[in-house]
Amino acid sequence: MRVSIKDIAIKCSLSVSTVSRALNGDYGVKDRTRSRVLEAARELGYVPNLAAKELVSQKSRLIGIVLNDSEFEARPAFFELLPHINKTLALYNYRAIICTVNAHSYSKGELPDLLTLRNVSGCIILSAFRAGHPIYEDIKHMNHPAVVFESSVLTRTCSNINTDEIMGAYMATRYLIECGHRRIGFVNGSEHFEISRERLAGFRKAMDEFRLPVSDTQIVWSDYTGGGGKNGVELLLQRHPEITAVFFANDLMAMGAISSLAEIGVLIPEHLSVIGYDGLFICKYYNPPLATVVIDNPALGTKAADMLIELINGSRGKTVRIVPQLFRGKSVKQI
Amino acid sequence: MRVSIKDIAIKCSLSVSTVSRALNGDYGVKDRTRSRVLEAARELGYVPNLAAKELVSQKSRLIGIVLNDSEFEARPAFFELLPHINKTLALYNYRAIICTVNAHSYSKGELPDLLTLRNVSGCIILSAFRAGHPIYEDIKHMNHPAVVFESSVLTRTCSNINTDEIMGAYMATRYLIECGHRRIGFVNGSEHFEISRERLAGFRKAMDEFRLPVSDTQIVWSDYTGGGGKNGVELLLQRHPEITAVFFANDLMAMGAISSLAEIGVLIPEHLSVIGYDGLFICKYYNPPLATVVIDNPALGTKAADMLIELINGSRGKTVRIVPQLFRGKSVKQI
DNA sequence: ATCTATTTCGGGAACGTTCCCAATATAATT
DNA sequence: AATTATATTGGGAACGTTCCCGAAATAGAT
Repeated sequence: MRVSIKDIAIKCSLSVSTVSRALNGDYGVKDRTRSRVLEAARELGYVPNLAAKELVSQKSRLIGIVLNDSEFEARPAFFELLPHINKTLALYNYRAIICTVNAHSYSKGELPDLLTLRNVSGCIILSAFRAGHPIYEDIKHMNHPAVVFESSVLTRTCSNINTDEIMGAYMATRYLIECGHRRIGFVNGSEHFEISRERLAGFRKAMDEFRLPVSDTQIVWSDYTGGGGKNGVELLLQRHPEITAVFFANDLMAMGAISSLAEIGVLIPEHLSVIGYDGLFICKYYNPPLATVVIDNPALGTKAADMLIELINGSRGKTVRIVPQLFRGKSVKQI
Repeated sequence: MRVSIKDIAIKCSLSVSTVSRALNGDYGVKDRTRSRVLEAARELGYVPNLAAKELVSQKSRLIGIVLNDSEFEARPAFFELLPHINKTLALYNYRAIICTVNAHSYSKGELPDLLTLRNVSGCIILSAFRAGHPIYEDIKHMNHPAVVFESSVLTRTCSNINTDEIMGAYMATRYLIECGHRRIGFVNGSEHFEISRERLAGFRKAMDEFRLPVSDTQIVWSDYTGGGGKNGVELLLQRHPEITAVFFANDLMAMGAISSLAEIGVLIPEHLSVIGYDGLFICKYYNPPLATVVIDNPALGTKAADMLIELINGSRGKTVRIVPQLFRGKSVKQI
């Protein structure tokens, strides 16, 4: 059997209560006693029993990381967030557990039920769901503290975090303009996601700032997939053959477009300049290296974990936006 | 306060013991009683207290998913494994928690200590570490059951799972040969990883089968990174300008090579055929779509979880190899 | 030295389960 | 009907903590 607080008590000829207080740094135990206890704990190789702690304190120190189990392709970088989230939570003695839900089969109340079943004291919703998806209604009303990504849900017990999407899209568009492009197309993702509207706003902001007219036809709504990028750019070039640069709302669409354009002899960036969004690490090794808006995943992960701890400790929900960076790659031509 | 087994007992005018047995499907409770209990549990919205269960049973039903927190780039597809591992574990009422270690700062005993601290009853080591890394010594001797990826550690309480690497490399090489290539180079990953030796063996096997000579100079040892792919192919082409096809031991190196070759005007597949390994989903959208050996991540994840459950239930460690598939892409030319 | 205030410690209930063993109810046998 | 066998239930300890409250020890004041 593992060594318990009781074994330490016996070894030190103390009561269980005193040992508990000594171990937890509680007030009311003599310095000398405390060091004796700590020493004995170390010698015996004491490891606290988390189940017992949970049981008596009625709190679990367990955090649910919520993933949509089907749409991993949409955001490969989520994986990069995990170590940072986990490391930060560990600092506060929290453990991160994986919770998966399926966006399509989701039924009302599923998330709070899952969190209750898994006995977590808070959660971080990594995956984004379409605006109006029932999960957001659940998040708004459940009593588990939550931090959500890529959605502006904000309640007393729910914070949201994301890249500053408008700024990111603005930076991308502005970069194209600064490279001399004037006739610029935008292949957006699905209109059902919040980020799509924000990225569009950023695109418009940059175009407006440089007094470049934006017609509805130079904006194509797609779906954030590689195939969607292909279709999007085809439609765009059919409508506007005069376009010299395209901003894709994510890297995956940009890549899908580039690889299919190559087949019909359209070279990047010689014939068309392209910039993406997300900063997938693979962009550096794309052919050509893909210009993109880089999301700061380490910062996002660390901050999200911090925000959840704050919520658990009683703070009210808040909104945080992280500043993105530009990677220039080689897919944009100076003209 | 949450509803407990006691509340059900009161509602049904039964003892706590009987309710416990009814809920757990134990033998010795009348059908009528059991259904009354189940009904009451449903009505009251009973959710079992996992901490109490853990405490009394001395088992945690928690599984550690071990990740190397710095080398995520080496294996982006790990993220895809997570939902499958988690779903399978959930079937057996296990929860998956994230455990991160750092390959560089790792000190002996760190993993078993971490697993004890986190109170898990087994673990799945997702990340691969270099052969001889101290973590493998720990894995061999610790008493937590473990399933490791990409390493052949095998003990009574430790199973290993992986793609059939030799077959995968064989399939890739054979595909190049079948497309008419005879002078084929191989850019391998770091010699410190087991998979590198296996992929080399698969390469050799295919070459031998077709009686194609293999000199040491047509094999380059690199490091599985994009930059390493670039350096590797440069060295290779310098030594053997007559080479018409290159097999890279992973997709990342293949991509790094392709994007840098493009800068000096080498076109894929017109001037050089390329095939990778891993089956990153992004291969489909690479320019050109990258031929590769596709690892069956869903199968790997599901099977790994199954294997861990078996170990926990007392089975001895075993070795499992999953069959990979070929994706032909458009980076290999028929000659 | 005595009394009071303060610090330090110990006893024991409680958290929500499981599981062993005893008690009771029911069925089977004579 | 009495006895025995079996099926079903209940009582209560145990798991390892925390925390309240009272007891003991020490320090401070007179």
